[in-house]
Amino acid sequence: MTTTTASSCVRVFADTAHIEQCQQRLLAVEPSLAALAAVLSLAGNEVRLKILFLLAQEQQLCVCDLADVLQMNVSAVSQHLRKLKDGGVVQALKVGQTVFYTPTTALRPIVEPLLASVSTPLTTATL
Amino acid sequence: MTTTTASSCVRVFADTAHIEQCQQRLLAVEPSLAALAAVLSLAGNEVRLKILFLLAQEQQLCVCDLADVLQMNVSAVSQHLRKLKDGGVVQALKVGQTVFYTPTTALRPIVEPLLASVSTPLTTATL
DNA sequence: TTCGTATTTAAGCAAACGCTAAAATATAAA
DNA sequence: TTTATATTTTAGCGTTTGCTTAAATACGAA
Repeated sequence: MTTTTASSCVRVFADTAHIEQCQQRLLAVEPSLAALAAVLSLAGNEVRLKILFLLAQEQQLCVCDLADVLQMNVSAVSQHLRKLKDGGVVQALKVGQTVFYTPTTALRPIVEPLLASVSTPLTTATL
Repeated sequence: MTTTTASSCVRVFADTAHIEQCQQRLLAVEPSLAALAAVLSLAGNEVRLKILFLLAQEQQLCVCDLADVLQMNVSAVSQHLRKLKDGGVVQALKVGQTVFYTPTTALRPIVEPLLASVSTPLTTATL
């Protein structure tokens, strides 16, 4: 007769061993998962994803250009860029009074494959 | 002498043609980008990413098991699963009174490569 | 220095998010 | 049918998000 360490579920056939195995495996990758989630939540915003797409294409763009292309407030764009920079996805290069943003080589392996799937559209077919 | 269609920026050397080119390219992939952003924002939550990780590993888990493994409220887990289901990332299979969730084959090409990068941890080295 | 431009920062606010607690459903067993 | 279990749904609440506006910085040119 299997007992249950379960907090909420009362089922008899709860496989405690299995659950603990899952917990352990989860624990092992927890830091990586947290880091990944952080990057994904950055890219999970449509405006920021557009910015990443544009930077991947153009290699570098200043805040002004991005605001023009996206047709939005410079301040709003700047705030998004700050988040991306804090997240280590882009880096800033100041030339005179204009700041150019470029994708960091570091995160390309994660972000660029995602953007690649965009050129080959995510239609219901590919989904 | 180049003029500026720019809303906010006043610079003389704004390359209007270039900006419009960017806008057009963006417009072309806009739907795909929106769809991708939707998936990424789902995966960008740590709890949901854990759920996706567990489902990818175990193939199927019921709400109860997930709640046990994650050590959180069944209701909270259920609400996350609903979002994942609405986003087409997982699907529900009801057997008796328990509901098993499985990853949808559709989204695996997007989600699973991401999770793969977790087994090979995202250390500062790989970043 | 003063003026103008590019960018960032701060404050405020509405909307979205994620959790808890409680009630509602659905199904199985007694 | 009544009772118990698994899950979902609803309502409420505090937190986070993303935008706007306005002020603050940074830098170049006159």
